[in-house]
Amino acid sequence: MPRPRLADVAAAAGCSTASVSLVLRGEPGPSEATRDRVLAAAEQLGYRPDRAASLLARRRSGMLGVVTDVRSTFHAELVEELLDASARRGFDLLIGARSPARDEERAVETLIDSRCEALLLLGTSGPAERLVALDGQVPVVAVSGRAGGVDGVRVDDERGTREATEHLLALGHRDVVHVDGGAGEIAADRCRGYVAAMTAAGLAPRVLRGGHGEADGAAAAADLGGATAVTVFNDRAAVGLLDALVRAGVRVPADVSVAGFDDSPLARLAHVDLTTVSQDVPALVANALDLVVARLDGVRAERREVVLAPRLVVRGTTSAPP
Amino acid sequence: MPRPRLADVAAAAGCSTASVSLVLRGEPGPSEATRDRVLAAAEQLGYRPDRAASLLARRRSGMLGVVTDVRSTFHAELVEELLDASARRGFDLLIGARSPARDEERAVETLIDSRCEALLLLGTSGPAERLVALDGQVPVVAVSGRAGGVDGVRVDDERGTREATEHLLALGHRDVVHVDGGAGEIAADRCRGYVAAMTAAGLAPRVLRGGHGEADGAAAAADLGGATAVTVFNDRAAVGLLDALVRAGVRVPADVSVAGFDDSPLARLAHVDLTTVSQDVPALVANALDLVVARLDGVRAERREVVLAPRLVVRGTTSAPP
DNA sequence: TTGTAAGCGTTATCAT
DNA sequence: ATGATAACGCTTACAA
Repeated sequence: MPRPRLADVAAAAGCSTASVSLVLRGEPGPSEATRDRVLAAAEQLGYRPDRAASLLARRRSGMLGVVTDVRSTFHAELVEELLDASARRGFDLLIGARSPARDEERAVETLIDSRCEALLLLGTSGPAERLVALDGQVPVVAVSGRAGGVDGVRVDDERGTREATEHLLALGHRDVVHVDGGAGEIAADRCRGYVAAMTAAGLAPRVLRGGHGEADGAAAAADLGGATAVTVFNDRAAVGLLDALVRAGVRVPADVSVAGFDDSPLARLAHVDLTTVSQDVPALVANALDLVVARLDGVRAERREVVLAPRLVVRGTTSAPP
Repeated sequence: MPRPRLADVAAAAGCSTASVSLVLRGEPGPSEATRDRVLAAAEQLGYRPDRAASLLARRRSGMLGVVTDVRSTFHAELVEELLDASARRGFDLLIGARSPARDEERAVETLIDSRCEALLLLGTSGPAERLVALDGQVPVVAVSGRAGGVDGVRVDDERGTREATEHLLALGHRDVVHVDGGAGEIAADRCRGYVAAMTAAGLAPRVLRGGHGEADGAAAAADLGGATAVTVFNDRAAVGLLDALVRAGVRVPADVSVAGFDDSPLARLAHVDLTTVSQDVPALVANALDLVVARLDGVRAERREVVLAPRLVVRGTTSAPP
């Protein structure tokens, strides 16, 4: 017994496929009597509409594509919130996972080929021209990543690290270094915030090469020199750094203070208890969906960027210098 | 300029849609000359095949659906490996995320409607009858979860906790408790392993109600009583427990030893440094894909379950009792 | 209110 | 080797 089709339901209900289609989608038209018969027949046959066929026949798919970094717990938080928020707006979510071995472009292709109506790129660092080209095909919203030429929602990254740095300076630190996030606009922004705070305090900034992952943070531990405090690109790298410091017998925050960025679940663990910069996930998501819906409804053509305020969360990894 | 279709490419290349289709899919038939013209035309028009249409016309979709718990870093590891391994076998992956607010059944629906050829359920705890019913529609493989009536790949969970418990007993602990994973077959298995080890040692087992998340583990901290060692359902709950203990001023492992399960990235952090039971992710994934492919090729009808050996990883959270 | 039929963009069959 | 043309399963005017 092959998967039942619309025609099978129509036959069983004794009406046309058109009526069945209308009933199943809750469209007005069919009478109460046919409604009942159709519903009963569909139920009895275990009918499930074929999305591929539906997509083909319809203009809209009702699906949103999300590209995430599988490894990021911060992205996992965003996805969890998106799952909820998009369902409330009647959209279904398709997740395109990217990993070191499968870059954003490939994930995007799968999503586009699956007819997603819009794309939400989490933490993208793609070059502006690629994003703009993509945006030509389908509305693109960069979430928590510097949007080069496309719609975007993000917290003020520069201000975030600036405040984190100022927090360390206020504690009395003078030799504060920054472990950056490698290439990418967000990394540059966060680095800029650090530099701004240091310069404003009349101190010389020192930036170490880092990255997005634990390993990147850990690698930077060796180059800290005499620094008494560190601001790190994100929580993951900060945890890596913390990790390396602990292994090396360095006490945190007694010897070195560390501040991260994201306020990921990781940072909240009592073991880690990381001072960090919080991004308001529900607000990020709500704004992103607003942008998507606005574009989809054709209300707006010009590019828009929403910048939310970061919030410094002081925890146990920062204290006065030794 | 609407999205170019196959017909547009055909027109530009001066041949039929059939030829274009063959060329684009690399099927033999068309001559070298038409090949070149078609490829050039497609490239020039920026043509991308429409998956929905392709799915409709084809029997197979080449897509595998994966249902994961967004919050689980262990699942993230599995997905990362799956991304690679399935691509190597020519399959594309569609991720259906489940969260507290969106259960497995809903994720499965989306995946099936998207025409996935087979489903990989990560850490499912669904009732056997539902899985079997699902398996009637599309091949289902339960990965790292007790498969009730469907194909499955998992490590020997019972043996895992049994070995962890034996490790604690060998260290000299007598009062060892287990924080279980709530309902579900895997939780029951792991609990059984603990009970077996305790019973074999002539000790009375004591099981505390737990769950899959950090909060569940943390909640169990209050009920430890005089126990000097704990085996926990998984690493996440173990980290939550660790967390609560640290906050309460209990030293680990000096006062209490803790062992987890999964060997998730979390466990490997120096801050956590959790003794745990490792599941061989690449092997889990490779076997799961083997099962899927075998079913898809119609080679096999009977149900098969692959059980891999767990591996105890002793780290810093376990030591002799105080 | 209900049914008929023309797409939607590919793939696959079957002539040519 | 190539080109019509019929599926594929659903949506949606348009008729009845």
